[in-house]
Amino acid sequence: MLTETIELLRGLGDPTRLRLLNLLIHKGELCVCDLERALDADQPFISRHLANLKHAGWVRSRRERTWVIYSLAPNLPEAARKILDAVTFEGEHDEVLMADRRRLDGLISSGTCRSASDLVPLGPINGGIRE
Amino acid sequence: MLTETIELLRGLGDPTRLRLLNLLIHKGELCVCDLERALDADQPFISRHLANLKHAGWVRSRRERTWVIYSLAPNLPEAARKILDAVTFEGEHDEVLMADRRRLDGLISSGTCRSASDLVPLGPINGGIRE
DNA sequence: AGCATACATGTGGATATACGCATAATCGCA
DNA sequence: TGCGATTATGCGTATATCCACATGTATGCT
Repeated sequence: MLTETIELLRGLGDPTRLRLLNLLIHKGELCVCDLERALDADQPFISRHLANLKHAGWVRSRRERTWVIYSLAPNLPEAARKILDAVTFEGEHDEVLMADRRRLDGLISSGTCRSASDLVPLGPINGGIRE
Repeated sequence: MLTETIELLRGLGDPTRLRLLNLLIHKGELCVCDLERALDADQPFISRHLANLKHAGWVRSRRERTWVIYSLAPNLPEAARKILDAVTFEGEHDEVLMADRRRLDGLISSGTCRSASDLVPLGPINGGIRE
C-alpha cells in the first residue's frame, strides 16, 4: 500500500531514527537506556523516536523486567526490507553510524549497558524471531 | 553520507512525489504539464514537488523548447537505487500508482500530452503534433 | 512589440513535526 | 508501602512542511 510505504520512508527520514535503527540492526535488540547512552541523548528524546519507529512499523518492543527491549520488526514487508538493505549498505560506509556502533560496543564491553550483555541472542536481520 | 540518505528518504516520503517519480520511471521523461494532467493537480503544486525531488537528488531537468523535461537522475547513488528498487516493486502492487500510469498512458494515446509523444522515443522528430 | 504557453517562485496561513521540560506510569525490591 | 530505576506521555513552543493564490520568468510565435 502506498500509505504504508510513505510511513516507512518518513519513519527513517530522520538522523536520530536512522541511527537508532542502525544500532538495533547491529545488536539485534536493545533497551531504551542503552540506546540513550549510545547516542548520548536524553531519555524522552530517544523514547519518542522509538515510538515513531514503532508506529511506522520498523520496530517492535517487549517488556523484560524493568526495561523495554526494542528490536527490528519481524516479517517486514518487502518494501521495508529493500529500504533497509539500502540503508544498511549505506551504514557500512557512513562514519556517524559506524561510530555509533563502536560506541555501543564499548559501552557493552565496559559493562555500562543493562540489557545488551544479558538479552541479546542476535540473529539474522530478517529471520530470528517469528510470530 | 548519512545526510544525503535522509534527504533521499524525506524526498520520497510524500504521496505526490512518490506518484511523480513513479510516472517518471514509467515513461522515462516527462514535462511538467503532462505530470500536472496525469495527477490532475494545479501547476505550482507539481512544480514545487518536482523541485523538491530535484533538490533531494532524485530527478534532473532540462529545457526543451517551451517546456521543461524531468527525468530520473543519472548515476544515482547506490542507496538511492536500492530505495528506488523497493518503491518500484511496491508500485507494481499499488492501485494508485498503477492507475496513475494508466491515466498517463491514456493521455498520451489521446494526444493530450505535449512532450511525451514527441520526446520520449528519442527517435526522429518528424515535427508537430499529429492530427 | 504583443501575446500565449509553460514553468518557477514569493507569500501568507494552516498543519504537522520536533524539541525541552516536567510529570505520569510501570516494574522490582526491601 | 515506599523507593529507585526505567520508560512513556502531556504540554508549550519553536520549527518545518504543505498548500493555495498571485506574481514573475522564460520561450515561441506572429
